[in-house]
Amino acid sequence: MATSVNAIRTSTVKRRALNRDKVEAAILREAVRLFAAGGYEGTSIATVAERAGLSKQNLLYYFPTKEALYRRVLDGVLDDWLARMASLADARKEPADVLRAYVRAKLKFSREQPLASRVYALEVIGGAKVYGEQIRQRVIPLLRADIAVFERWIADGRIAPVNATHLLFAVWAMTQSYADFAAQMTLVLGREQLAQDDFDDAERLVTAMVLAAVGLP
Amino acid sequence: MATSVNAIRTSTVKRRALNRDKVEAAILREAVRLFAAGGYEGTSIATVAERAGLSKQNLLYYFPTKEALYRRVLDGVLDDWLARMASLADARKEPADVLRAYVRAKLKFSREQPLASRVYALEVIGGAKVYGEQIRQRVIPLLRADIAVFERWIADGRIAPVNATHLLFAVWAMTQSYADFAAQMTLVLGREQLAQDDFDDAERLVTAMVLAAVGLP
DNA sequence: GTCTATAATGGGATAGAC
DNA sequence: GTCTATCCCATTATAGAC
Repeated sequence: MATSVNAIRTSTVKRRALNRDKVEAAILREAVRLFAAGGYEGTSIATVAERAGLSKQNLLYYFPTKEALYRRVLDGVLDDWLARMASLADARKEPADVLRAYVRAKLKFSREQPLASRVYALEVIGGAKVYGEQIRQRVIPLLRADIAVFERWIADGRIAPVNATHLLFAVWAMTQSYADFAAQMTLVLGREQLAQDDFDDAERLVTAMVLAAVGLP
Repeated sequence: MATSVNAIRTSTVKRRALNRDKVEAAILREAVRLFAAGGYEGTSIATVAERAGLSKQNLLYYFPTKEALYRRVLDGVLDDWLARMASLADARKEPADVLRAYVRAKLKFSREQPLASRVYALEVIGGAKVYGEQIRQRVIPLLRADIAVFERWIADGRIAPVNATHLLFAVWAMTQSYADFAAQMTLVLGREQLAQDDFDDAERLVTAMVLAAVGLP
């Protein structure tokens, strides 16, 4: 019967698709780890494959080239980050609320996804040789929109007149550094790794600095 | 005559030593450039040699291994950076003066030595696999000393009671990002590269944020 | 101190059997 | 989809002539 054959075929296709998802997820999980530590050139697909529990050749069945794998990792990083930050800055909301939430969200990302942050940082610092165009298209417009919101508030006299662009750079730098430079921070603090307390301390200080900078209590 | 022979030998030795210095300087100049863009693994000594105008094998005569070259580059980075920052923070000076000078010096380093800053950043973000011990010995004590100065001021009631460690992290992050993330900043600003004006804007905002954070006018 | 030659390894990628 | 075998290239490093 046609239906029965179709049912079997469909379920096989589905099972295969599910398995593909699982294998890809395992590969990507290990790839983030390794790219975060070694960058693009410092990571070999053989090591990624080994950690993910398959052969190098088999990994190349799922991701045809090393660059394709790297791009997929960075896609995941940006998807997560942009989803968290989207529509946080809104000129109609209270400046103090938005700034507080913004700092909190960025620090949360640094705490929960330090590897993602580091992969992105290594790419940007190295000159964004592979992912530059995506950054241009997906990140820059968002940053510009945030800056425009700050400038709207300044024009309306709701916050003190500061350089909105550099204010955003400052927020970005301070929050991101808790993922990117965690290795150095733990040495200064004499800890194995950063703890929630450290992020709470960071949030208090960064929030206070940002609010003070724009003349809010 | 012995003196004449000695004179000739001495001058030959000196000339050779001078030549070695010149060649090493040329190698190191190109190495910083390339390590700043590609990190340790992303840079080949063949490329360094080519840019410096000698053969790969000849480069290996001056620097016996790639790691030795990399370490010398990082030594140079730290030497310059530590020389600039040494004894800036002094508990006996005026807090506002010190903080202003500190921010200015760090931004000056980001402007004048962005490549050095990036080589260091790539190393730290990647987990300081090669240079971790040097960072432990040469950088961490300096950062701790700076933090101690801030804490002295707080104890003496000269600045508001903030978390001194995270204040230093904030200053570090904000200033260093003008070297490390310059590629992204220029995209946001729509410029070819950061100009002195941008650094002036940065200095104003960062200084204002830091002084406001510690309750100074 | 600089060159040629070459070793030795690791890496990305492809072909083709099953 | 997975495996074996293999290609091909770049890379670090060494040996030894000049």
